[in-house]
Amino acid sequence: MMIKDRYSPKASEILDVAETHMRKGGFDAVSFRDLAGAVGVKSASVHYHFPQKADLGQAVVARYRARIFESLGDADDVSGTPVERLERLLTIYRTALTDADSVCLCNMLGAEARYLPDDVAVEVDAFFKGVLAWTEKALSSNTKRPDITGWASYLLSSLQGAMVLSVATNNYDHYHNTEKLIRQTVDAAFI
Amino acid sequence: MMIKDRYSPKASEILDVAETHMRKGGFDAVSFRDLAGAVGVKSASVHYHFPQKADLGQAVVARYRARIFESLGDADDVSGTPVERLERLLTIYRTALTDADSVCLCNMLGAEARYLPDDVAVEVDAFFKGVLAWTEKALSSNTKRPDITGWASYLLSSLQGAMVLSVATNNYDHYHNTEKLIRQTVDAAFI
DNA sequence: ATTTATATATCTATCGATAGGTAGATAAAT
DNA sequence: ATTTATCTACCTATCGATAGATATATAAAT
Repeated sequence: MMIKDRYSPKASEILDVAETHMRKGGFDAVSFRDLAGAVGVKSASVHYHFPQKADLGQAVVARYRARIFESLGDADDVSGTPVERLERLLTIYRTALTDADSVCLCNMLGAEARYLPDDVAVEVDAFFKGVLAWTEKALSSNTKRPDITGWASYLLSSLQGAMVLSVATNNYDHYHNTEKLIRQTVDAAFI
Repeated sequence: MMIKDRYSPKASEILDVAETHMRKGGFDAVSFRDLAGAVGVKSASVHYHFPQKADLGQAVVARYRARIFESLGDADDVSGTPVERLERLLTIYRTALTDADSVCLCNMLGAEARYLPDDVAVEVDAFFKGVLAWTEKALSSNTKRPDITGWASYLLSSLQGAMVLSVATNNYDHYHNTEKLIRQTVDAAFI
């Protein structure tokens, strides 16, 4: 299925519910019947908007990805220190966790990548590659440090993991603490 | 169901297959029929060993937890620097990732904790609390640094997240790189 | 203006496959 | 005799998916 950037109101509603459930329970936690019930139609109507489940999955991730990158903006349109530029990423993930009480959609799906339809897995892969590129760029500008190799991967990993720890132990402190130590270690290592 | 520490050969076989699939696809990726087929019995026989799916899930996590903590050993029976004591944790996770091409079992299940049977979620929670306690202890002994609050959570988060990034992008470099930067930041922050 | 055609969005009804789970028989081991 | 471990056979519920009907709206052709 083509990646659309606009959906009908009902399709958007379906994607909303699907995203919420996918973030809390993975790809298999979403069923056409449940989606249909949640938006007040029959399951056949959900198939009208998204013929196969892989189409639905791909659409959910593509829309999620587009939304995140719109929020992130350009990685070097902000002046200041690396840690200041990073704040936008930290805020996005913090909000994603505390508003929805669930991990990053692509963390959930990325972990089960081996059992995912290819189209969906590709979308998840693209998400992570994009965020890594953004973070690397955000760390690079306005810094004297010559070697930032691997730092984007390291920082993104800690954010993703902190979300999992927070949900698994019912304690957002793990996320807030990781945020704090990211600022601390980046401040110590950069500039 | 009671937490057993010993299982019959067939039950162990079932747990092996269940663990493998659960790590790659989550709780829902495991079915009694598939398990039965994989170990050469009928699905009713799997129900004999684990009456409900929650029993199976709890047993898988409990056994996983016991195995990891046996490998970890006592957090302060090793002399040396914090980063030296940490190596045991790093090796366990590295092996877990590269041998099974999947994330930590409790990462997978922890992310979907909200949709998990309570008994299973409790086991996952206990796993993380245990590893956090071990890591905190490993970081505390033989160090002059007064404040290690949050470092266990931070480091464990980065390891968990690096596994997800590695599986999602099909690239173990993310894990190896995070290992390296953990050593680097801990060396810089401690002792 | 009216007819014709196409697209949109839903419905009812149903399919085969699979899910977790159970009852009851059987055979071997203790 | 009881326990252990398996089987056959079956249940109900749900899964993703499809066929075919229907109503409505827009667009094009007459």
